[in-house]
Amino acid sequence: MSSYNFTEIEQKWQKYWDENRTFKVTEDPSYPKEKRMYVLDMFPYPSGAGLHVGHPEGYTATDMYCRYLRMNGYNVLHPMGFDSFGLPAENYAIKTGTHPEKTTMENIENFRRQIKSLGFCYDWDREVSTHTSEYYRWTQWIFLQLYKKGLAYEAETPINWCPECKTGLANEEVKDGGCDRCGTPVTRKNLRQWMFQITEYGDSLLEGLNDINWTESVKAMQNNWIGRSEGANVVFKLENGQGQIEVYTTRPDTLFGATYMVLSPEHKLVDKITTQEFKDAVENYKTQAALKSDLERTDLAKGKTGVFTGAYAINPVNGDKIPVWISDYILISYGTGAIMAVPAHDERDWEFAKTFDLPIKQVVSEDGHIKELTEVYPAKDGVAVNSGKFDGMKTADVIPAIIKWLEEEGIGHKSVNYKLRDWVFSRQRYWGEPIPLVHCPSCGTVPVPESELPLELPEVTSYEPSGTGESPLANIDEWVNCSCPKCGGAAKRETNTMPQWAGSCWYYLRYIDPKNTESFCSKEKEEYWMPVGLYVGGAEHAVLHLLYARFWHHVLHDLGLVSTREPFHRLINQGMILGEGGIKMSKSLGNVINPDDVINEYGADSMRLYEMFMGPLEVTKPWATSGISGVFRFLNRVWNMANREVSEDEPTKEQLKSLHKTIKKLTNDTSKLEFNTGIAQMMIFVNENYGDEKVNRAIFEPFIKLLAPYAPHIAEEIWQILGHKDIIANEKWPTYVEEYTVDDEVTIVVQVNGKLRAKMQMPADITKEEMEKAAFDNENVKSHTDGKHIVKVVAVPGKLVNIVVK
RNA sequence: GCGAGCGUGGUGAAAUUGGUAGACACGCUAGACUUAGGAUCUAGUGCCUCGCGGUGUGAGGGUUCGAGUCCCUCCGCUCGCACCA
Repeated sequence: MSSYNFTEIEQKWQKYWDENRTFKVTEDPSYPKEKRMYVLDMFPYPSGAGLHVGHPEGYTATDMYCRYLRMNGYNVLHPMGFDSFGLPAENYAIKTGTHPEKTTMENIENFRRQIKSLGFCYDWDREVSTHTSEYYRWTQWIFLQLYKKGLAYEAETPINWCPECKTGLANEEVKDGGCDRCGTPVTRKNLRQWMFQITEYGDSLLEGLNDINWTESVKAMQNNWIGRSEGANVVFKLENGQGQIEVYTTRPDTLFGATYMVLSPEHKLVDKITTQEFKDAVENYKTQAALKSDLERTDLAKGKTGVFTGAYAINPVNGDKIPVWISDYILISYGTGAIMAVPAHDERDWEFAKTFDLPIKQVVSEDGHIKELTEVYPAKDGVAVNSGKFDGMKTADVIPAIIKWLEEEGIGHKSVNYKLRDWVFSRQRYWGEPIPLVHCPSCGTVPVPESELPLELPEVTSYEPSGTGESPLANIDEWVNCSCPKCGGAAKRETNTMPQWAGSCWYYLRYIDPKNTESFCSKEKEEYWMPVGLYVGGAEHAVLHLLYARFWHHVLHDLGLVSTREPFHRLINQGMILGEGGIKMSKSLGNVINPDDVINEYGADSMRLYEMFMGPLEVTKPWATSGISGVFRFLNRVWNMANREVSEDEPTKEQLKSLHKTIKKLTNDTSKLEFNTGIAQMMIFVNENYGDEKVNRAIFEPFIKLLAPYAPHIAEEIWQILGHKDIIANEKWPTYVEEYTVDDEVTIVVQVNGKLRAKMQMPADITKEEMEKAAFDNENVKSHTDGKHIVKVVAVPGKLVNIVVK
């Protein structure tokens, strides 16, 4: 008997699938809509480090699922590609002078080799890489569509700046005040930027969440990130006719309790209203605030700071004269950058008022009675007091009543705000898509004509970012200087590039029609496949990629370019794989597992099985090298069975039961992506049948089909050993006969007062009465019931008898 | 602080509608085969106890004939957001 030579087997079948284009897929109209499935993996950034064990986790899951679907008669689109623009290759270029394209192509080669070595059923003819000009031609084209729709605009605003990466960052790319990529504390910098008006789609992105089957946590994160709130804008006139301050509040019911106002230090009215007496103090405070990093400004532990401007405003509801302060706890980017402070009912205002000894006036109470407030009372379900004609009304009723009154008086209106900020879309770096716009002194900003796309990245001599806010492209005069597409006069190209997110915003559409030179994706093919039926990837993209891609897709939908509102119907996040001992895998700790090593030692099939056997797909779990030996032994046992003499006998009843229970379990678990329990059931099957001297064809062949999506190489080899000419990947998934799966005899449990006292083997179709009788006849049961009063007997057919005694 | 999720053996984990807690696997123990074993096979393995039995799913309470599962309170951990008015 030959031993299980996984290396030879795996190379043989990978070569076969590749050469025969086994997994090539076409838009075959004979498949009805419900038998088409688009299963998508988040494509990797091809880093120099190669694949780690976390990558193949999601890829293995989708591969098993796709192979299962194929065997169940589905036409399955399952592509792979590379998110190949990005900073590491560029940073490497700065260090060594190697062109990022060269490094990127080498890394892609390595990634492709590693991914293929796991035997995944991708249609490699659809592979895309975002850094190629035939791909980014369409990234640029889509950018222009958004631009023409008025969603891209140029702005000179303070943005998040990473001094290490020397580029601007979107809000979503700042984590704990640091750069998402390198952790360097983010500073503010005033820069000319291209922005996307994603806020315009706030409601659309929020509502869309209701229609998609995503994990609650990701939906919650997007929900929080968009951060919609409802309230009112209210206008406060300044005391001596100097103008007015508009504020946003979610609690217009507390308007009577506004005892002072606060402006953000950056608010444009600050200089205008500050009186001579307070000029120095205000200037000083503004300078201090500007010097602080975001992290320092938002540090909750630091306490409230601020200065009085000398100005007063008039509370429109009661005519009170209230002081106007500035403080850095008011953000210029949210609402109107100014607030009315209601210290009695807002924690932050309370703290500020206590610090500066400002008046506190209660306007909401628990029961309509005014009591001395010893702490802030922020409850939203109180009763109005000190509120003129609104006294006695419940908070929920006061809010709309006051808004109505404000609107009638023309001093306010209902309004909606979002935490979501517009998307800073330009990067001051080299290795990204050039933004296809031209700056003309007479025509202004002019888009590059679509016929001239792609606008290719020029060669540069230095990849070093200038650090002053211009990309290395700014130094290439012959590229920057161009003629205006509109008037033909001298003009300059936009030198900013797009962020890495651009390419991943639409790659799933390009897979559908990757070679199309006429459009980004043909309408017919798009309609054939979209939406993505299952999308699997890491949770780290919960608000970044997944929000941006949804935004682009919503816009493309509004432009009539795609047929679905939402791109990804179902989303699953695979859990992180930790190092041995439950600590994070990292290069510095030296506990990174390289899939190449695992495949060399145990083979790809074992690697695949172990990745899924570790636990449920979605949970974080530690890698254990010792654990892989379990699945490796299992495959060896399967191999040994396959090399036994084949029996053509009718299978026994026991064999049939073993098989059909296994088919039933695998059908259920594979379709629900519960691979860990599916693998356990296959192990049970082997344990049950391993003792047989010969292998029974009628039960072993269906079993190998069940194994095929999980361990495809060994399954193909065994299928061939069993005498088949066709490959198992194209076989039909077995079906089970319910009748065979049911046991004739079941174990009936007897409890006395809920405690287990006996087990009885009885026919499965036994009646309640027979069960009860047998229970009372049982010696051990008798010893627990003798001399006691029987209160109640509960009998569940096929399960248990519970006798309640006193 | 807010939002989401999770707490089960020495370890990774199982457990349809509430119905034998710990499937499957790792590890461990004993035995078999072997020149050898980090190979293979067999048996055992939640904890306490010689045993009978008791006890056991983060803690406490509740509902129920019966709770890992449902309800309440609390504790701990992970992730995300965090002065968003």
